[in-house]
Amino acid sequence: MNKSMPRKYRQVTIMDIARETGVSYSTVSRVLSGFEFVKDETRQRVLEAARRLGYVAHAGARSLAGGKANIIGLLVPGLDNGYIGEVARGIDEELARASYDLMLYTTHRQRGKESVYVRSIANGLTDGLILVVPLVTDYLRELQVQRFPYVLVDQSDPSGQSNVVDATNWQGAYEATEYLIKLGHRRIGLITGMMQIASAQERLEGYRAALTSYNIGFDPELVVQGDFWEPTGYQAASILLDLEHPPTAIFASNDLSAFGAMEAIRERGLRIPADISIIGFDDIPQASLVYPKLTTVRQPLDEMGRVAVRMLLDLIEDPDQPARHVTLATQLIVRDSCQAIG
Amino acid sequence: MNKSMPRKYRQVTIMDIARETGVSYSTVSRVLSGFEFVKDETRQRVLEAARRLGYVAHAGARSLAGGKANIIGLLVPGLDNGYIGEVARGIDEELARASYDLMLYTTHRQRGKESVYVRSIANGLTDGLILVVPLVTDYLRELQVQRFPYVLVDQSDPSGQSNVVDATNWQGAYEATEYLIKLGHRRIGLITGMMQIASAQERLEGYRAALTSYNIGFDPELVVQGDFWEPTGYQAASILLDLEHPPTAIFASNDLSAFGAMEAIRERGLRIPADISIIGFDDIPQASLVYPKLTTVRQPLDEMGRVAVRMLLDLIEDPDQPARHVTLATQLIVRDSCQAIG
DNA sequence: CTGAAAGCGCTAACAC
DNA sequence: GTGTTAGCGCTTTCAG
Repeated sequence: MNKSMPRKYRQVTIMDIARETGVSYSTVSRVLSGFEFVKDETRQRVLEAARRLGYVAHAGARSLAGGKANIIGLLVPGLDNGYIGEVARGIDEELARASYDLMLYTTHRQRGKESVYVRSIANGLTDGLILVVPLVTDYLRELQVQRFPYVLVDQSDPSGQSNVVDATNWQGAYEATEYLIKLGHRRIGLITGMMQIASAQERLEGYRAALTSYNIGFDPELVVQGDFWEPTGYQAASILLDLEHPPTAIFASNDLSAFGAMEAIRERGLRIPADISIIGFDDIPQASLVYPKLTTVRQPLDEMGRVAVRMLLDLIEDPDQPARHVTLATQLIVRDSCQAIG
Repeated sequence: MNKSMPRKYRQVTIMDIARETGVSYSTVSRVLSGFEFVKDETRQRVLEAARRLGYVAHAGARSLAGGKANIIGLLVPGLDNGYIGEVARGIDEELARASYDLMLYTTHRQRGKESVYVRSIANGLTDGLILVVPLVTDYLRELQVQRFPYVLVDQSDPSGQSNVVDATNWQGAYEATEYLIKLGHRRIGLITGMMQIASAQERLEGYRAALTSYNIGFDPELVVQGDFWEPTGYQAASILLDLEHPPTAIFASNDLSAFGAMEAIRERGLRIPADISIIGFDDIPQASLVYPKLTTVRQPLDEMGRVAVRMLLDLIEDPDQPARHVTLATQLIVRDSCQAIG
């Protein structure tokens, strides 16, 4: 490569600190990695020198030598989502408190080769992994075999072997539907999410349960499959609106598809919420930005990220814990997109 | 720590491949790092074995040994921005093509200690850094001293020593203002960005230039300082609307502050665009989501990210290149938030 | 063209 | 308590 000059600026290593303080570099290492049995005075001297020299550890070397790299990986489908951004924010904040760094991986990179990808992540320099991905179980087996610490966010592992944090999808959907019912709506359309995903199923179940509770018959015609994305929300809403007896309210399984639906509604010259009510799920930041502001079921996305980090850090400390599953509460956020039936 | 079981699942290393193929592990290394003078047959054998064994390189070890880690760092203020998301998307996509991974750093972590933070990044396992941060020049000195490859996105370095990619801020602001003028507006309010930032200044200049071109006097009252954030946009717009002679149109220096302004406008019972026109800057995804859809000046955010990656990768190849500065074109996106003056 | 050997910076036994 | 000594997986001279 380029050998004309030193490839890298000479780093400050523990050797330098050792030389400065006159102790061996393993002692320095002990101090820096928080080992307890070091004379207090020595510790101070080392710490002081480290600060003075501007020492920063080399994560790669650390991880190579068998220590922690203080890096965790976050695997997400992509960044174009609002939803992900919120979770990531929570993760980053909590990670900062623990002085961990964040490696970001996106799945759309390796269509079909995800498991190789995940293996490469696990085998690299991250100490653990947070997955916010529509589930493909191959990942998990690989990870479990390696006994690699990971936690799933808003995703469930049928095997029950995984640590997961999610939210009360069923409950949230129930409340959303109930809210519409109490507003007098009887024909309530549902735009589902990707049905392979547990949360999508749970939301559908919650919807059905609410109808049942209020003795409203389930009309399959009113349920149209979506995929959590805006364009599909648009199409799904179009189908709903073209029905012979269109719904007076639509429950979209996430905000993004609600936005698509709003677009479709508006295009038909209908007013929200005067002519038709709409309710979403997630409460991504855009939900309060659209007009009218979207009534939705809030998932505590950032908190979910934070909790995931805490679980993961625990897990890194002690990989042999039994798998935990924590479910955070959703909350109905009433804004301007729903109205009692005239 | 936990020694009850092997800390990590045994990785496949180049040693394994060497054993499999019967060559020395240095030859394997040569093949895997793309060294040219290897017999073709040997290369094939090695490659095949690597694939069969599911080999993945350990980035930490690589970087330690003086090679590339194939990781670049992205330093951003935070993820809560829309703007950043777009840039990051472009970066990630381009990185994927080059098989690089992405380390994400947020600045809000280390208030005041940014330069230590940056040093720790540069000294770690990233091969280069992309900065999308309101500029603090300390960073740069540190990076330059280390001869560490970095590129600035949408930020300019007064010293001219940095590689940067940005957009035609002046031009974009000029066009936005001109557009409003041609719509018949004469009193055009401006909500600025953080004025320490070059792009904010350029947009202000573009605005002034357009007024001058069309012989419209510059009224300082119509310029209120913002900071690129929504709440401030709200406040700034409020000030503008409370003027004795309020503007008939507002140019917000970015979309986020435009959203804030829209809120303020609506709260006063004014209609957009019937009573007042508003135009933004950036064209973040939310811009087409708000109602009415925001007319704005598009920055090719994702493309800026992509270009930044290409520059950075070049720079990593050859760190001694003279600094380049590429400026991408902005484009006026006409949607629904502006109207000819009645 | 390929092998042998010397580290990169750090952690973790193992001695003392 | 602290120093000594092996490597971790990889790249890169230096010899053939």
